[in-house]
Amino acid sequence: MLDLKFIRENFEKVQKAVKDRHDSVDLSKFTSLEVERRALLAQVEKLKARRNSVSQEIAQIKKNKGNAEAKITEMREAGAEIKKIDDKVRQVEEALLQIQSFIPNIPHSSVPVGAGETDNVTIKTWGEIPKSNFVLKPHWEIAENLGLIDFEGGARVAGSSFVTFTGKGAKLARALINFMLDLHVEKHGYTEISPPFVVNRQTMFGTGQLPKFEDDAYRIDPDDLFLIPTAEVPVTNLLAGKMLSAQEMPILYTAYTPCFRREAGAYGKDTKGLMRLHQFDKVEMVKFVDPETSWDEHEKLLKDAEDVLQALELPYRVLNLCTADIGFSAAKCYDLEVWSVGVDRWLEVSSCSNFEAFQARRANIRFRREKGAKPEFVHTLNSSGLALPRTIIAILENYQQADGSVKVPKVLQGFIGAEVLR
RNA sequence: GGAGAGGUGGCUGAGCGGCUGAAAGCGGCACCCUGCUAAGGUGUUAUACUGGUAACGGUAUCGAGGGUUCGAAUCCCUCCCUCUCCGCCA
Repeated sequence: MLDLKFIRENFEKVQKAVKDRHDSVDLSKFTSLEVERRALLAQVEKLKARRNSVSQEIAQIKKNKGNAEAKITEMREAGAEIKKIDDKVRQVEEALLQIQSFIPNIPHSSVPVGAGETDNVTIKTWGEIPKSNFVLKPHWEIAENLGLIDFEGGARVAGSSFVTFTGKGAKLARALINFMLDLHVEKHGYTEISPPFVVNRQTMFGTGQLPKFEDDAYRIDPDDLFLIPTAEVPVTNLLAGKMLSAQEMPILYTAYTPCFRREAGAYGKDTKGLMRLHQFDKVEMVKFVDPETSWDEHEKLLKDAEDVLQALELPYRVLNLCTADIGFSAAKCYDLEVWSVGVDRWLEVSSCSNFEAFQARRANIRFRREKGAKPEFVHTLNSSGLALPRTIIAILENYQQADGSVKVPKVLQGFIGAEVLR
């Protein structure tokens, strides 16, 4: 969320950001509501000041056994008036918050302005696309042949786009989780977190999923809780409401969680295999940093995610997403896309974002630069490191062999206890 | 799920409906004292919004939201969370 004062004082900048993002939030009422809010505040606070001082007088009069009836009657009327204006203020502020919480973050100056995914800029390509002298299969065929995934079983117990990993397939998933967590903890200095997979409404608001994207989330009705769409949500909000000190930053967390997404509006898209699922596993990295360092930290974060793909020896590219494609809460976002030979396309396996103070303001995560200094909002960042299903697609397809077996990437062999899946 | 206790500032912890934005202590900061260290003294030490060029004001905030009252940290209601005991359970 952007700061109310910032929006007021930089209204054109905000309008431009909304336009560049092709976002539809309606800002037309913002200014008049803002003006009205301050006029009402001035009015009601004056009345309250008078009430406070007269109440003091009443206390004095009573102490001296005097008669305060006239003043009490006057204040009774003032009280009614205050209540009326307070109600009005509440309404105006609600309307204002409604607009405010739908305004996306301002894109960083290094974000290309664009209208869609074709305007994303490829800034790096890494690795060799494997060549083969046999006919390459898509991952769903490989997985079925080797008994790694039960697609029908998942559909039977939950519905379409839910899958079940079986045998070596389940072990491959677990190996990837362990490998990634170990890498981030031991090589990159993150602290491992295992958070709740279910969160409350306030938490979903904190990272920007609500109110705008409620339809995308699975909601547990009787308790009004949500299945997490990404570990970003519980892990970032772990520090909600906290006052941090400058010395303890940057704080680096990594977490494995399943992720649940309704994918409303995406029906019929990528329905085959593991491309798009309602539930998938992901290892996530989250950073809480000093605003002065957040852009450096963003580049480092990208590197930490790239390390996973490099260790797995999977070819990938890095995109600097354009204004139309970056997420609602992000100021800038890199996507990592792995190349997979079976489906013959780039697959997004990671989004690496800097949210600046946008989430910290919603979740109220602050720090003091030094003792006695004014509190400031931290900057939050996160990156997948990585999402499992598409990583598994790339492993199965890129490492497949003519006999139908799949070589195990070197770094995973110890975790799986095999060099080849057959 | 049942019974009880409790949620106050960075922390600990007081708080008869008005003099409490909140005692006291700890911690922090500044200054003083001291040959160094240790100790001591004095002062200072919340956040947000709002008015003002500023100086400096105003309002709100004691888990959250309502209510009673001229006036609520203090009384009433609802909810949330923590702890203890019981029940149930991986």
